[in-house]
Amino acid sequence: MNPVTLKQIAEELNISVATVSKALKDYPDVSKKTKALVKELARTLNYKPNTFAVNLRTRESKTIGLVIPVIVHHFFSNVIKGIVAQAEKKGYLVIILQSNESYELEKKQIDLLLNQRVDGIIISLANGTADFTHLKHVLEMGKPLVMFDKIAKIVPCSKVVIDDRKAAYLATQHLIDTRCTRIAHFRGALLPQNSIDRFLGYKKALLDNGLPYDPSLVYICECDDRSFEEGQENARQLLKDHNDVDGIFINTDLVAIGAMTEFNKQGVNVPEDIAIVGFSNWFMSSVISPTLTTINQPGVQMGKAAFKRLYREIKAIKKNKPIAPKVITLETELIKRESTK
Amino acid sequence: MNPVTLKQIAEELNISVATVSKALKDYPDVSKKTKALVKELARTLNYKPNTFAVNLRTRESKTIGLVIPVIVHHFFSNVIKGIVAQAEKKGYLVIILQSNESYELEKKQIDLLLNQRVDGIIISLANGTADFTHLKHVLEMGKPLVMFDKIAKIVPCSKVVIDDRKAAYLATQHLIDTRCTRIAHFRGALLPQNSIDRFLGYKKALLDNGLPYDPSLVYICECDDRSFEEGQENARQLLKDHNDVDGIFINTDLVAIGAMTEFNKQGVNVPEDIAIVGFSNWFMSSVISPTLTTINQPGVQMGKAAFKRLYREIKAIKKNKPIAPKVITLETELIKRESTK
DNA sequence: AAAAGAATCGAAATGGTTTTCGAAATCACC
DNA sequence: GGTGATTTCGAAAACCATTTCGATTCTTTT
Repeated sequence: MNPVTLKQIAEELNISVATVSKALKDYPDVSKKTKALVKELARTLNYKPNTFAVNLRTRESKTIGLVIPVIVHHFFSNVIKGIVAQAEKKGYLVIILQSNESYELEKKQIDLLLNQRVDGIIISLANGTADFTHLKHVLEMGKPLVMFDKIAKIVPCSKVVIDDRKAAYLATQHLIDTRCTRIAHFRGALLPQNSIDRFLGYKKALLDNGLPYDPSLVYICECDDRSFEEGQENARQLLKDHNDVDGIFINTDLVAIGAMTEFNKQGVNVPEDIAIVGFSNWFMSSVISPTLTTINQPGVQMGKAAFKRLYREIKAIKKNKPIAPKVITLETELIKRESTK
Repeated sequence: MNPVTLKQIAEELNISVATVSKALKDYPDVSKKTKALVKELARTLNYKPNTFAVNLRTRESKTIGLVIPVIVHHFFSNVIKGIVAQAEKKGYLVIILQSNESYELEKKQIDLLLNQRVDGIIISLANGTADFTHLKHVLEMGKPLVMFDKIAKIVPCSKVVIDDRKAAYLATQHLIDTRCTRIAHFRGALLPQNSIDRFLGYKKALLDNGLPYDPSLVYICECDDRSFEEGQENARQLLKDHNDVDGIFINTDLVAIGAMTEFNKQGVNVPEDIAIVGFSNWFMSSVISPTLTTINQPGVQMGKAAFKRLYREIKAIKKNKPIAPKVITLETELIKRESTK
């Protein structure tokens, strides 16, 4: 019922609390005899150090914070999984908060985590975040910060990303290679860096191949919980606006699947009439018909990488050896399936 | 940089630490004058109580633990969202761990959380969990425990569930009402209570309507990350085994969608040849073609209810007014769509 | 003016662990 | 036996906030 303390062990053995503590941690200045006695009794009494006291003393909580825009999302839930798994390996626990794509909430969550005195924070920014003082605040407190996916280049912290621009370039190039000449783009919201980069990759691929860039072929979607419907709506609008588009590079798979559903409904054949490349390699992409060509975005891996980096920085700060921010870029690949020729 | 402490405020104002603490907490034995002074200085210095010290003193962490079989799952990620949101409202943070459907891991996670001295634990059991001593251990430590979805009836703790048996009965009845006479069932793994209950509801509906129960019409799937493929495989097998089945009640939407895909591939029409009812109301169910009739399983609501209950029990235990376990059953509904006539 | 009452404050213990530093005990060696 | 080196241990401070209880001051009443 009442947890065992060092004091109880000490009294039982008629030695001091200090010696018990040191015995359990294998300090060299405790004899083998007493070490054995202490350890034995600790085991039988099922002694577990009081985390609160340890935290207070060591000034660390062996806990990290994670702030993401949405939890119910295939990519983000994969990232969670990666972070939690990796953290557990190193004896860290993860507190998860959801910013709901709101800057205000994000600020509040960061505050909560700092108050909780987590050892570090991993974050993927809300779409609406344009001010970064709350993030700089984290760094000023001497806490490591790692951003992933939706990052802010301006914040001097480590980041885990994929080369969105390159991946988008590859995707668009693939459409061009399969004889598409008029290629549209369904892009994400305006602010997030990855949404911008994917757009730039798309544009560059067009120009590098001597194709004109036509802004009227770029459609925006918020990519929130209405993603599928946004895909349908954009597809509908596209068919109204342009009858000559033969390929689309779409910011994310769910939107792409929405678009494909709409095309299917309207008798537009994929890939014969319009070829489609998605982004993220959601598991449903390999399962619908036609299967969706897409860019693989390795969520679990990104989560693991983010924690690994955070862990290194936590250790570094502990040793007063601050570390320079590092941008870790994970490999992606184009996965060719039936939605392109 | 270095967080402000009560001591610093006290020295600045030439009063004692005790008075500062009491002033900030509006104790009646501090004059309005000093209260104002202290609060003013605390604000300008941006004082935040050291959580570690507060935890140690109050013996609570304002943190709860959550153990779920899988994070990357539409239902569970919805539950996470509900729990995290509700917890935040009450000033609680949530530590999430994944048991990976492994009993061994689940036991370890519980241990981790108890060591961390969380104020309570919410859990959905792994499929393989058949021994419950680790859960009873939580209760013996005087920590409240709430189970949801995959529960163990035998453990005397509060539970948040839906009436799986009734829901399954409704689903099957709906198939019968739409003139299905030979109805198969794709059930979940053998151990989980909800998988058993859904099977029993299916069976009872058949018998109540004078239809024979045929065990060969019941197919098992693990409902792990291969759910979609399991749906396809079971559908394939079903077509081989029986040519007279005209309806299926399927344990979960993703499996159902896999099955529908397979039927579609083989030229079997849904709902004309075979009608299908799924379970859980995954958002894709309303989006595929044909849209899937299903049972709504309110993940976010269940999460919220689970935390609310846990919160009540935490408060009760704090006041030494232990509370009797309660089973909270949330309402579900049959959502009729195109996959049934 | 004295006694009783109320208002205001602070010393100190508490929670449990970690770690420094000094003391005591043991051993080795001449 | 004395000197120095080595083991082995424990007192105590530190981490920081909370809370009890006693002490002091001020106000009121008789």
